[in-house]
Amino acid sequence: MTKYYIEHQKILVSVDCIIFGFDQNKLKILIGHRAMDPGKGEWSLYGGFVRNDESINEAADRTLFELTGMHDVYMRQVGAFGNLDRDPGARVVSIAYYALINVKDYSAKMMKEHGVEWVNIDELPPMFSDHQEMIRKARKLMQSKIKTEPVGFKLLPKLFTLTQLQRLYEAVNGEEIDKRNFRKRIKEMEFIEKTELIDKLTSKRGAFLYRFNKKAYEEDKNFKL
Amino acid sequence: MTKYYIEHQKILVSVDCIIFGFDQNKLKILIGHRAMDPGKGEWSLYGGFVRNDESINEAADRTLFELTGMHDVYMRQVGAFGNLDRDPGARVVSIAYYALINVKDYSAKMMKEHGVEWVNIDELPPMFSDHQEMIRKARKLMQSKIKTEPVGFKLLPKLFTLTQLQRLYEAVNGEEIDKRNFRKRIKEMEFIEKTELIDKLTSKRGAFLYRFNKKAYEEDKNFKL
DNA sequence: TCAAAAGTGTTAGATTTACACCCATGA
DNA sequence: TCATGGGTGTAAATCTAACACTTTTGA
Repeated sequence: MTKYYIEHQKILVSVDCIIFGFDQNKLKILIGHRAMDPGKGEWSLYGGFVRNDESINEAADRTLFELTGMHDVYMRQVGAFGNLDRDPGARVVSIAYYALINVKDYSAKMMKEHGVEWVNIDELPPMFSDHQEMIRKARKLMQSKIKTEPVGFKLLPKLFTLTQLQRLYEAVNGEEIDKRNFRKRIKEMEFIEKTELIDKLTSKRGAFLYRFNKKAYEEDKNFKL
Repeated sequence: MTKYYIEHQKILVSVDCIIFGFDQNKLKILIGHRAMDPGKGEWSLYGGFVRNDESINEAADRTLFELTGMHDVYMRQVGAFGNLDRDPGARVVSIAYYALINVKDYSAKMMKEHGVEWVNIDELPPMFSDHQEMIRKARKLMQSKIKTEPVGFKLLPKLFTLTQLQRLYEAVNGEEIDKRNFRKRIKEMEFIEKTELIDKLTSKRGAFLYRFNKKAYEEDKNFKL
């Protein structure tokens, strides 16, 4: 309980972003190549340093904005990573965050500019430092979050088919779901609204498009998948 | 992805410990009074700064050891807290950890030395800075952990009665449990071993003492409470 | 003898899982 | 006409929750 600020050592604090997307029925994350030595060229999460004039959450938002140009993205903290040797270039404590975005909202242009790619989460290359561990932990947290809160929709377009939604849940949890049981559960959630629109892209017959109604969810909150 | 170490700002990093204990059928945490201004005298978690020559986990272990004299305590990270105004004296990013100890292992002597007390978690006083929020989050994490892993035993003596164990789960989850259903579930877990010893302190009739068998758990891991 | 905590099974209800066929359409 | 994905209901099995009385013994 004895703390005297002056005499203590300051440390570089960074944030690293695990950006989840969903495409081709696979859960993916956005990674690139490290720009600086040591470890230059190695696969790496996108990150940045925390400034003295911003909170750590603001630093995470800013970093994500730098990379994607997006504001108001769903982000949650994964935790702090602070092993001594985690960054061979300097003592850096890093705070990992995960974000959920719709891959369609991220332009190919920005991907190229920043040299990042969507990589299937089950086929990750070896990565810089402790980034693998950050990703593992982020995925676990996201998995448990998506079971009790309707955050999965953030990975989908506003309008989606039930098959898309099912494939998303299958990709996140890594196991198949019975179609009829899945749809039964969806029907019980009134805030997953059927529209009159039909998607004709993925099947000849066409499938009804659904949307997530946030206001209806706020009233009901009967979510369980 | 552009990081150049030199030009970035360093920040004070601290750890704060939420130390859980169980006594008198209540879940408690160990808190004291802040030793320095600003906020001197306010109720506060026990914490310390992270040094440049130790990982954040080591800093947490060291801090807990300073307070309790205990090594090899079960600790888990709660997360990083980094609002700009969270510590009015300086910019400090704090990483919270929770620990589970058996209150009987912590001497009244050390409690006095450090000026800390066990306080019922449902009757906490107002606390310094964001410590309330740290505690709330720690409790949530601990609650979900204790449902799927046998960590509750760390809050109890090596030998305990089933009623003690039940009261512990009731205190952690904040709701009563049916005695027969609880015991039924315990019986299914072979790693919660009945001994031939009888506790005569809490009842005239006496109750069998049980122990957690870690080795048996490693083989079975069939845990759900 | 009685108060206080220990100990013990059964049943109804709710939830979860498994499972197979018809439909609509574009190629 | 056929291959492809869309859409639908029921029954068995499992899990969960509710519930009350007898035992032991120290005071």
